[in-house]
Amino acid sequence: MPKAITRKSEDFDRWYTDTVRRAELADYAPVRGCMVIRPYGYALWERIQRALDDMIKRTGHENMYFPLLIPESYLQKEAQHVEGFAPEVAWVTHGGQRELEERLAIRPTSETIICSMFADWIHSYRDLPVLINQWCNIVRWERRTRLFLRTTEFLWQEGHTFHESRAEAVEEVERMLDCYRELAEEWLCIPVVPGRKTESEKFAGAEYTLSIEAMMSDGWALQAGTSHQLGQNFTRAYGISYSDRENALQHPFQTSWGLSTRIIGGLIMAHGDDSGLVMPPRVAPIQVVVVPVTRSNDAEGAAAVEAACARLEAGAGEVRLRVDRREGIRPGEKYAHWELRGVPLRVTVGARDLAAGAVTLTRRVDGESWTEPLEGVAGRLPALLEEAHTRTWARAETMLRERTVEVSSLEELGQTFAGEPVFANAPFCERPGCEEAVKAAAHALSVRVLRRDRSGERGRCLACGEASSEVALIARAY
RNA sequence: CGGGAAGUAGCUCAGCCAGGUUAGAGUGCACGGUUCGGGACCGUGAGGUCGCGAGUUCGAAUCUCGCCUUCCCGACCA
Repeated sequence: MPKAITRKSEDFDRWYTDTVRRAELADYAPVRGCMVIRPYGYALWERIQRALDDMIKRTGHENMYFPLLIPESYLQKEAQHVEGFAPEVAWVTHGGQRELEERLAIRPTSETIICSMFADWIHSYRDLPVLINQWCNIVRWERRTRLFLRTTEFLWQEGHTFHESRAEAVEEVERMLDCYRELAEEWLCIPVVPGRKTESEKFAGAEYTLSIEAMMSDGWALQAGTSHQLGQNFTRAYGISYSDRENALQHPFQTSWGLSTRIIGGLIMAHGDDSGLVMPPRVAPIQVVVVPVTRSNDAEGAAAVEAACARLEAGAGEVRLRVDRREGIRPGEKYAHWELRGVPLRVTVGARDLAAGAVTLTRRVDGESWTEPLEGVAGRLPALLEEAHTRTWARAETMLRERTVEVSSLEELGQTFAGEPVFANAPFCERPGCEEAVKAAAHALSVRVLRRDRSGERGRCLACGEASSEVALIARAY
């Protein structure tokens, strides 16, 4: 393999695949669309999981676990839902040699099994709200797959809640969408646009779907987390009912929300560059790498370098620091190795700097390099990581801002997308015909969301010119 | 799921069209040495059911058919 990965500007898709594989995040498995998440990639997922799981717990939810296999009859009770998922459900038809009397679906999502179980457990308003979550794997037989972004099997969390009132459910989907926003922005340094999906893009069976949309560095949009207000669609279909405070029988209101390993694809495409990954410091499996620089004919110098490395290690505290002590590899190769893996900070410890009591630091996100006294540098690492975080965020935020435009007509939209892809905001009336017109204005365009931050804004729909009160985010999407 | 391309060492590929000793290169890997502040060099060595399965043939990496996987372009989707 060539030493350098494919340049991002040259071929973005190849750059992505090269980076994922060379950085050892994941690799292809023998079954189409399936991937092996390798230790470095899984460590990243565990960091993301931990951050999000804390938020899920903080907002009052409990984790539990439902089975992988779902009887076909369960899946079929909510008509729109079945229809929506029919093309991508994988089925188990045999147990050993024997054909099953009823096929079992490998969960494409768990609403159906969860509703079926909670129908037995919810009887009274005193049983509500139900606030649960599960971390699990999902299988969807996708036509076209890409590592992390769209795989046949993926990992995610799916939250499921049941409430007494629509108002509570509405509040819940907003709250959880905001957790996703917080995860993306505060932890992954990915600025996102929260909003509501159009009818045609919403989850099958939902009253409405909210999502956060992130901009990748090629200007394409990535749906990075979704939150669905399911109303009573499923609770009616699955016969979940309870006696309310007036002893009247009611169906609870329900929500579900999910965030998957897809977000890792988003992290890669939002921050990566020609040298490989750029890890946001708060979730980076390795936050600081120390590269010792020694000469084999200088035992005294080597001892001093090792002593300094050991001191950094001892002083790292909570900082995830690794000293690259591999022998026989020159420093330059180690630099490239860790840059490919996106480690936010590198500390180079060599006899030259050490003679002056100093070490060299290099920040991954902007390549900036400077020297610091060895004394006290370990203690400064958290602050330096924070600065790396701020810069990673700032770079992504600047990109989003600079590549967002306002358009007011289909013609303007078409002209805009004749150039580099951007996020286009436009007044939009939500009529299906107008959505079709938007999609037709340029190749691969779609309405990503109706922006939550601009809901209620008066305007004239870019397609039909009639009064509108929503602003659509229009983009090319993964 | 339609249209196209590809699959030969861990990786990138040559060889295939015109079937014929023991299947090659670069890189990577292991060991030894010289090196060492941006992907070093020399030497030695290991590593292959030529994607899988049938067929044609005295003989198949090479020709034919089927299947699997990957990539690109569409339709579908987190």
